[in-house]
Amino acid sequence: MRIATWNVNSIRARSELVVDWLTRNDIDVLAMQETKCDNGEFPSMSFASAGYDVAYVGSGGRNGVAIAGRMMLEDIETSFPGQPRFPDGPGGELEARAISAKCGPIRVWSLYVPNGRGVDDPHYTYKLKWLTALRDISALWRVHDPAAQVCLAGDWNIAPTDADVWDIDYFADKTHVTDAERNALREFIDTGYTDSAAPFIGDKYTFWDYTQLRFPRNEGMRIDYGLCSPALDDRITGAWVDRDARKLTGASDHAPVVFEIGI
DNA sequence: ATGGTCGACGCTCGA
Repeated sequence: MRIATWNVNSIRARSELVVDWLTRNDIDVLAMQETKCDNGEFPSMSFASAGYDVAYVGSGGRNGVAIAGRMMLEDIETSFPGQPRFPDGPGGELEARAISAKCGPIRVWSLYVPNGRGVDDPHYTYKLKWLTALRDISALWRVHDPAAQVCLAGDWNIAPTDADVWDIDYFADKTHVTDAERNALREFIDTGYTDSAAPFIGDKYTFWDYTQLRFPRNEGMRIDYGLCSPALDDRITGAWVDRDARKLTGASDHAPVVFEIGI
């Protein structure tokens, strides 16, 4: 079985490309981020024609997350309990950054962690708060059902180590590599989740900025991954980044990450 | 050249 995560950067702009990729690579479940697609405009038929059920949540042309699966997606959640709003408070928007479905025995989450923008930006505070709230509920799931197979997949907008960015000096004053962000990520690991793809992927990147010839120069970041609960981590037999998908004409600025799951 | 490119609710912003 294959589960993948991919920040598609607009599903309307490249639904055909994504569905073709799913079919060509024999993917069973795909967690998508940045669909940039309002509910009602999601290209469900493109997925259905290829044999995929979809769950999606969107708000205007910003953010947006979705899951496609060859099985019927069950128990869909379009946010997580306690998910913070932006701006903070009841007047803020519950952004479309988390969706979940039971895909057979596996509970898959498609997560689009807030970017943070800059370390002095309110969005950065929001990012940390969002991660803390997700960690809290994720820890509760672990306690509630220790045997559950859960994958927290998505665009985490955090490079776990210095090896996961092309030049750590470039990021000296930027988000994605700060101690606070990495500590927030480490708390998921402490809770019992594993960055299961990391040993297979090494320091390969999953994102390259469109600008400044970042891709041809391989100046990227590893910010897309899936944190797996122990019962699911036990089943992971491999993982890979499809760098070729980033080369295509009209490609997303992120490459998909694929998990190979055994019996 | 402190920008180089994308996608969107586009004459600007977020990534």
